[in-house]
Amino acid sequence: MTPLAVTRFAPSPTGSVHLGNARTAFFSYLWARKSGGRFILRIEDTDVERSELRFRDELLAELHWLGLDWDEGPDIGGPSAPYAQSERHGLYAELYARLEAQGVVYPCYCTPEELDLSRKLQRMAGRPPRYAGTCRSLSLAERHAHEARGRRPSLRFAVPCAGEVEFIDFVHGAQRFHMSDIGDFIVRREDGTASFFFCNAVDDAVMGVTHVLRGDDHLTNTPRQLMVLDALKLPRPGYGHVGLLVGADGAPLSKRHGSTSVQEFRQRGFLGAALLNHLFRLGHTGDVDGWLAPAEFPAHFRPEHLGKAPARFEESQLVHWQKETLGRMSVAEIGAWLDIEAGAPFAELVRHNVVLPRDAAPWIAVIKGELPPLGEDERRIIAAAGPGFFTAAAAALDEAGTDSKRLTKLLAERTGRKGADLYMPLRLALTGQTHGPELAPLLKLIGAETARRRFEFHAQNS
RNA sequence: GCUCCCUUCGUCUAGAGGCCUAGGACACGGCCCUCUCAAGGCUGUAACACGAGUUCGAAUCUCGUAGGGAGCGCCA
Repeated sequence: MTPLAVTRFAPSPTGSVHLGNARTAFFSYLWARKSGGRFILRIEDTDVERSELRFRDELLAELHWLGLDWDEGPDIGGPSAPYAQSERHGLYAELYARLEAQGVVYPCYCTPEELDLSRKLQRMAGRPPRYAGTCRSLSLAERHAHEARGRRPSLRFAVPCAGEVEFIDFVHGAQRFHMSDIGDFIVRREDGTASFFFCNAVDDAVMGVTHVLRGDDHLTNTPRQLMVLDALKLPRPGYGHVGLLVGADGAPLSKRHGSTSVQEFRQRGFLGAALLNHLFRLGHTGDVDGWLAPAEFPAHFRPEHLGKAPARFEESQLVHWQKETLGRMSVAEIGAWLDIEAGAPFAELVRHNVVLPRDAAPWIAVIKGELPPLGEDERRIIAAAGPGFFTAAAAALDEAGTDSKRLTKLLAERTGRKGADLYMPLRLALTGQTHGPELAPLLKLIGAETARRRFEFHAQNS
């Protein structure tokens, strides 16, 4: 059995959950569930500009919709409360004081404009754009001078100019970074709020997180966070960086690839279980190929099979899981999902002919609306059957009603047609399409009156 | 520019020196079933980025090349 894992998902409430984030959340959740550990939800809302309360509520709702739940979080509390970083200032203040006492951080009075310029200059000179160290060795007098001018400092971590940071990434293996490649980074912003490098790492450590699962884009950030943790003598969690989720063209998943957020897929009618089944196999291989019910996922999750290569998200693959999921739903569930008042017989009728709720629209038209004009091929089939066929069909309908078995039997006897020659013109006259659900229930729903009208139309017009 | 990461069928992946004439799933094609579609059964097409090296033997190890990506933010 996997050792007890405490994992977390730490989104910032700045919009709907991105598919890539949903995936790392799912994997983290699975790891905790599989090992019997805990899954923590923490809200990283230190960016006051972009964080919004409504996003936070939406986020929780989306996660629940997907089928995830957590053991500690802003809505249910827990031993490490509070779970929103905007409410954890007390802890951070204490830790900043410790860092200051150790002399591993220093106030930086550079303005964003100055920093921007410095970076540009370095770039032009063909050098990596790193903090130049301007404020690293300011005298007390110089600091006072800055303060006197009303400048509020940010707090920077003084990265040693020599040395290495090493860690074992549980998906990439051993990693080593030179400190000389890392510039002094900000741990506290000018407005007093905590920066990502600081609070993200610190909270993981303090909350007892043992396995941090995140996107590849954080791999080179990890040494910075490790330096903060080491300076504070806080325990290092294990880190694992999974390959990013990319679009069909291999570029990072973005708007131009279509839907990218959980919310968008939900609104289009994709099912949570379908999304989960797809995500489960993106950058990860479980020990089964087939569809899994949400409750079955943890048992089949294999953390050692998390992938390092970027995984392409293709909607056609999601469609497969959507069909699988649909196939396992009850008629009542399908009906609710379709969200139309056509009733159970209709849900039963179209369940194998729809992927998304909007696919049901043409069948609603078939049952209670007008048929679209026929295409070239369709007209040929109608013509081949001839007006007599439809006259006979109308007559048979009058005798058999919407009992399609009787109707086709009568029609077969009277026209000598059978098989496709019999059914195709019927289907076409009734639905206007060559494909679709079974004819018998279809006829029942269409009703004798409409069916008669459609037969008569072709009796006169073909 | 510097540092780091990645590269097996169209897609997701299995593969940790011989078990690989590279396996599975999805997608696609064919056949069967069937009024059609779907489902189901059978079946087919299809990949180790490239080049050196190590080795009796490399998809697997090493180096290089190419391509893709990330970080170098008072975003997370």
